[in-house]
Amino acid sequence: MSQRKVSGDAGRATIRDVAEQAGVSVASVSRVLSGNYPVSEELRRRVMKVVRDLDYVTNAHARSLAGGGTPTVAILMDNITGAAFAHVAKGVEGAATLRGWLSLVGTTGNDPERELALVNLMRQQGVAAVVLLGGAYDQDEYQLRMARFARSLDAAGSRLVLVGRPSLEGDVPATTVDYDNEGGAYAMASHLLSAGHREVLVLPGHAGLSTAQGRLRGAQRAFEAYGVTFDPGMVRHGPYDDQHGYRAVEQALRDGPAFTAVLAGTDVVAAGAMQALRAAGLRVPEDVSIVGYDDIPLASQLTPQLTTVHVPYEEMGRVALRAVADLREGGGGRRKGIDGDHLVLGTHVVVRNSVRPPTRP
Amino acid sequence: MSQRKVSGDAGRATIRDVAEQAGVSVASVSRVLSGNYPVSEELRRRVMKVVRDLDYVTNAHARSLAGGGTPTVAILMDNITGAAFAHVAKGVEGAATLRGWLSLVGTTGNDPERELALVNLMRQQGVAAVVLLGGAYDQDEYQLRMARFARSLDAAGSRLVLVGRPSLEGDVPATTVDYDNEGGAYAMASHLLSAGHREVLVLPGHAGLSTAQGRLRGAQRAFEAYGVTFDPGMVRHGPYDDQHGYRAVEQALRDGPAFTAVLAGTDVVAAGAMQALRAAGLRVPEDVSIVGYDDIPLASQLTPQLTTVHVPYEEMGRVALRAVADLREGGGGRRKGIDGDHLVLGTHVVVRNSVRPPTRP
DNA sequence: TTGAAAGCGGTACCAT
DNA sequence: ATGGTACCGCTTTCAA
Repeated sequence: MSQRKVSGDAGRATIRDVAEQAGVSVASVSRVLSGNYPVSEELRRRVMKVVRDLDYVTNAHARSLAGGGTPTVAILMDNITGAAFAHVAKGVEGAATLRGWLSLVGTTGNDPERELALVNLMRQQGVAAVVLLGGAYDQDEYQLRMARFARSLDAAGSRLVLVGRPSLEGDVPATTVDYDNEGGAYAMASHLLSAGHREVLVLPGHAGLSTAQGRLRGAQRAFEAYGVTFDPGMVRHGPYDDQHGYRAVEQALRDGPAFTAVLAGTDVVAAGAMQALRAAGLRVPEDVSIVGYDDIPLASQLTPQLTTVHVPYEEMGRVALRAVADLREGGGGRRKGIDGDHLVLGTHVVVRNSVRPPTRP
Repeated sequence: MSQRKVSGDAGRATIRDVAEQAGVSVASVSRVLSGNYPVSEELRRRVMKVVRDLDYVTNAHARSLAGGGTPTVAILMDNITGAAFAHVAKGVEGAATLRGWLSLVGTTGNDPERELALVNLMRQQGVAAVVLLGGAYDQDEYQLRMARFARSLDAAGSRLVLVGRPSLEGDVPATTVDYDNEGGAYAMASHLLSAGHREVLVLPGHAGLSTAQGRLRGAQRAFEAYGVTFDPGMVRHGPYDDQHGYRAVEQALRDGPAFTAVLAGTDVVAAGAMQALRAAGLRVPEDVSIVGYDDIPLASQLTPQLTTVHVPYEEMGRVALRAVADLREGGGGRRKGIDGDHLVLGTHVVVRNSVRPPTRP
């Protein structure tokens, strides 16, 4: 906890060093560096020369303290190696950098305590916004928890942004950037149904996860729309990973029920399902069709390339950052009684080669 | 005009607010919060109650300025969505969090100017270390550039850490964490050769990229060791992406040369190569064998699962952070027998199902 | 044990 | 156009 000054730290030049060496006042140096105030060409050159000589950079902490400072966004996610999250992070980071903002990243490992600790840590950093990525469990508790985060952050002049998570009910100062999750699943299931599939194995994800629930609902609605009875017995819940896809298919192949297509909750799950099918000597899509969700690069790297639902992850990240940036600039006095904007982006089916009409023997 | 002028609403609560409301001095509050100084139980309780009431968190910038502060690592990489990089980042971030450190992330988009700007930005932040990920181009300039970064950072009490990049020559204050890149390629090529392959299409990566060069060298050495002439005409340089793998194979299939195996520079390139082979009606591995490099999750999601070289990316990240943390704490007394400046981790071949002896008609 | 006060490195307002 | 200087919020002597 106690951080002593480290050896070389004494060597870092300060604005006073620069002022002295250039024979000017600190105020002048500050002006030259900020560039937001008229300064004589002569002074500017004198100062800049010393700055280069000393390899001086301003101390960001001091600057923040004094009022200025670089706005910073914090991106908190479950796991940075998840392709979908990584794309959102890229969108946020890219948009942040474009505006000269900084990005902090933290991973929660799906641990509520770590999430709380990180939110507080970010609050200490005085970040302009905290972006939370990914689906959520436990709706009731989630709502309470996030509302608390939102207010806490808001009191510190920061903004909570929920990306790909349920938006908050009531009068809570937060921004939500979402995608048409259920609609995407509806379209994807419809695609399968219109190809003639009726017995489809559904692997929506974890039963308690918000995104999984939405995808399942979308699929159900599609079945209804097609006048096909949706059989709950065809659903297998589990994590968004390839192992789950593999096991679920392997087991269904062994113990039934019979199916002609797999509707996977994510592309990664679809990849696992594909492996299991192959291992059983089945061809995709000749014998069984598969579709995924997310449209991460993996989808087009598989053979056959996966028909899936495109989710604009990177764009969501960009949009999220833009939203807080706008709020920050335009903001000012009007943030009373606003229950947080709620932006939702569209999804669409990307047809590739993993679906064929069922061939009944 | 909103009339919300409730206590402390004019921004976030400061240590003075807490002190006042608790009827104690700011010094006492500071002591209670830092916890590194004896304090009466009574005082502690009084202060903590107010802290909770006000939902107070210390201002990290002020704390840093005053000498305390959370150590922060900056991770700079080309692109956060690259699986290999993401795993290194995960390792760094995880190890950092474990120690209560913070992680900043920046992406350079392979632009030297952005890299420079980011290094300076991180220097402003007073980060404990700047971790640079990924291969490097242009050896001579690279050496100069990095040496400059290293010294600049060092003068500010920060440490430059190069991960998966060439180490620096001469007496430069930097730490390198690397893996046995050439050795991995040597082993991988040997695997192919020992299976009987002699005509192998080599897709090492960009000609100027350090990792690509190492992988190519490793392959060449393996050919020599097997007494097989290495034909430069079998090499196709290009980026580490699936498109390059696809095009290179497609073109070789059309215009020659003939080959029975593909030695790809990364798993992603291998994925592209596999697609091209399939598109041409060739089977993997019956007609053509393929091997990759990196062992990212994709390798085992492909069909057939890819035989590849495992690189301990996440561990490298952990090791990198540990190295700087040790350096920071140890200050003078470092662990004996360990050269903390250049660490290199091992690689090994992971045999899966993408290789078979060649079948010559 | 607790309090008062001197910085830490900048910024910006007030003079000149 | 410059210089002087009072803060920003916190940590850490130095006294009491």
